[in-house]
Amino acid sequence: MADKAKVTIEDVARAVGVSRQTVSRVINKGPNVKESVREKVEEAIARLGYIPNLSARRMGGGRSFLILAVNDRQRTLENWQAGRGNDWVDQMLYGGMTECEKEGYHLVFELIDTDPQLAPVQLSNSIASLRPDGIILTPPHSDNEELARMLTNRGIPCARVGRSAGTDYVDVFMDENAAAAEAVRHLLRQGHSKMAFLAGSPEYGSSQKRVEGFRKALQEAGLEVEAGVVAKANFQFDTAAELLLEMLDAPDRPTGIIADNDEMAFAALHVADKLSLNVPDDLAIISFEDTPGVRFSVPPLTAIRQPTSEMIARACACLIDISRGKDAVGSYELPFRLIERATTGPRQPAL
Amino acid sequence: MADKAKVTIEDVARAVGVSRQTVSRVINKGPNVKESVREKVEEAIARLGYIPNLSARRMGGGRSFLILAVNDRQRTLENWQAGRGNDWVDQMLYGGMTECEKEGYHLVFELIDTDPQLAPVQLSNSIASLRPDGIILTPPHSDNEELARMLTNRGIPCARVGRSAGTDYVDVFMDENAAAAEAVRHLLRQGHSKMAFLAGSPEYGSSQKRVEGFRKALQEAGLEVEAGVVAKANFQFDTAAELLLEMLDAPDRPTGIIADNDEMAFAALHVADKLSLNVPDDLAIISFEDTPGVRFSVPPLTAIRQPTSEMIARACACLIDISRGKDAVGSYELPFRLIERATTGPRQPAL
DNA sequence: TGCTATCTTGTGAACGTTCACATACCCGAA
DNA sequence: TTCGGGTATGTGAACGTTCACAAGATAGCA
Repeated sequence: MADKAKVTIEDVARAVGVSRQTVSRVINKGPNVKESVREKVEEAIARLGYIPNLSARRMGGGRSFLILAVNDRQRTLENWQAGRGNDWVDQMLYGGMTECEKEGYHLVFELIDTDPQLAPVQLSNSIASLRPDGIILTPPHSDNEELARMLTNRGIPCARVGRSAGTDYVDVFMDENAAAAEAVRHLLRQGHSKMAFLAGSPEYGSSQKRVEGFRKALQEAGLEVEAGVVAKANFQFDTAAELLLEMLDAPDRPTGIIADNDEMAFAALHVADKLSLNVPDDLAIISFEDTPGVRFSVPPLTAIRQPTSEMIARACACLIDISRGKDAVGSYELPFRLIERATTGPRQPAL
Repeated sequence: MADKAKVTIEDVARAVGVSRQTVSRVINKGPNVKESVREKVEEAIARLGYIPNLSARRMGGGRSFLILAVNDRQRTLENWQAGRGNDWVDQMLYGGMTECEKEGYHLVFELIDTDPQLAPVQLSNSIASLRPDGIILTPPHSDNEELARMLTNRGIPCARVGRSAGTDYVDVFMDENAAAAEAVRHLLRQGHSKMAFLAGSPEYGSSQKRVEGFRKALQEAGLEVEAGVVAKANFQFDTAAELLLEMLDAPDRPTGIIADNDEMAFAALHVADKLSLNVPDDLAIISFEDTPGVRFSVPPLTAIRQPTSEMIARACACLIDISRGKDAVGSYELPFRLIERATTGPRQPAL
């Protein structure tokens, strides 16, 4: 049965003795089909192993059952080429694929340049060839207003991940500000009164918001501004290590570090080792990101887990809803989580 | 220009004053088009920003410009759910997407169950809806003869990754046997004479071949069989740690460990720390896999890098060639690489 | 009973390509 | 000059769906 290739809607219609349109209505769960007919059609579909042809559906109707997820070409390729891997992409695939699969959709990945000249053209081309039912923009494309506007003009639903600004699109994000504040409070509870935030790059909206949250939380705790040092290390191991080496060798050094990504947190671990600082007794470390490798660092890193896969899953769900005619436009905030491992713990009094 | 949605082949034909078929010939680089006409058509395509509609091409011609990559559902989901990530999937995406993009194809991922009942049905359904031009089977699906046969019967080119057995399909692989031997030789050169292979699971063909390579290399070096211990730890941290704790606490313990994956190598690192064995002075460790996290272990792991992204890229390239009528069926062996980091080094004489 | 209003079903056209085939063109050889 | 044979171009049909609309069936109400 299922082995007979190319069962078409016409075959099903003939088997039941109805027209192709009736079968089509059953497939699309349309109204106005007598219950007894619907059952017979469904039985025949199962028996013949009929699966609708996606291309034909797209040609006839307009829906392609495809969701396109767009990533930053340069950064993604750089990560791969440097052997760093792309946990972000992996997580996107997880959330996106599982959600799409549930709904009978498919996820297609695409890299496009961030160059303002190239981005719209490349996206246009992908749209023209694939005609997806929805598009997911991730940072930094999610911050590109022009792209979102273009998509809307063409009537393609668009979801932006990692920004909370809009009302016209689907926006999915976590509260970066609150996450940073939570990290600070975690360290405060464990007795730290001087800490540093190792920031990534101000080009990333998330970085900025985390810095804000960091400062606000310290202020709310009644601590001086100097109690919170902010240093910019551009997400890189080497830059971070250099900065930290100086910072942690000083007499009034911070006793807690909050790093904007795992790589810089690893740098902190590395420097602590170099300076013979025990982690977490002499130095506590919290990372943002929580890639799989952090479980195996020595000691394993305490980290804030971004809900990456959940954000993508939500984005897909909304886009699919919209393509079905529901109104799912809006902003969705997803919860982060502080995962306590071994780089934080009760502060030991200095000897 | 490029902003005008929905430019069709007919628009281009009208603009140049030729028929749609002539434009089609130009797009598909077909023969029998006068050079002057070809140029005019190409100019018009660029000017109008025409991009062929994939669904229509599929309907008309038969090619979908889609490559389907199939992974083990259970194992992949487990990895994701456990927070372990799927470096394998990430690497697949890297190799597959870049290759497909170059050729104007698209890559679609799919998870299917390994259950022998479900696998063919799920694959059938995906084929029916997507009608891909080629399918990539990864372990353990690549070892499922039935799947490959079914695809051939339906005329869908199929590439199998990670096995070297066939001649009727595209098979892409690395020499696992030689890789294990290379790891052994690396340790021998550094003065080790007793070593252990921490094997994953015999269900994986690669595991078996590595054990063979391990044994053969020791034998060729003129060492006793007892010089090479093989222990099965099922790819898991805990199981490996338990085994190693016993093995490394004995008086005639091995001084070198070769682990079948990174997770078990991390376990070795963990146990060495527990037993106060210095790595690499007291214990050398080599891992198979080389996920991004190994760079940050303390010390960073020496590892054999599988050419995952390269294998997938090659598989895509072959499938695309085949869909274009070329004969690219055959076996392709890709080189692995031993990446020396800090868990191996010249053996220090015991005190 | 007859006549709408609604539910149910069917029919031709359309989507944008490529395929198979037909036709027109060109060049050289008989 | 005429014919053959490749080269260049165009035409109708087909792919498998859904859409828009038409038509038949059924129910509701006077």
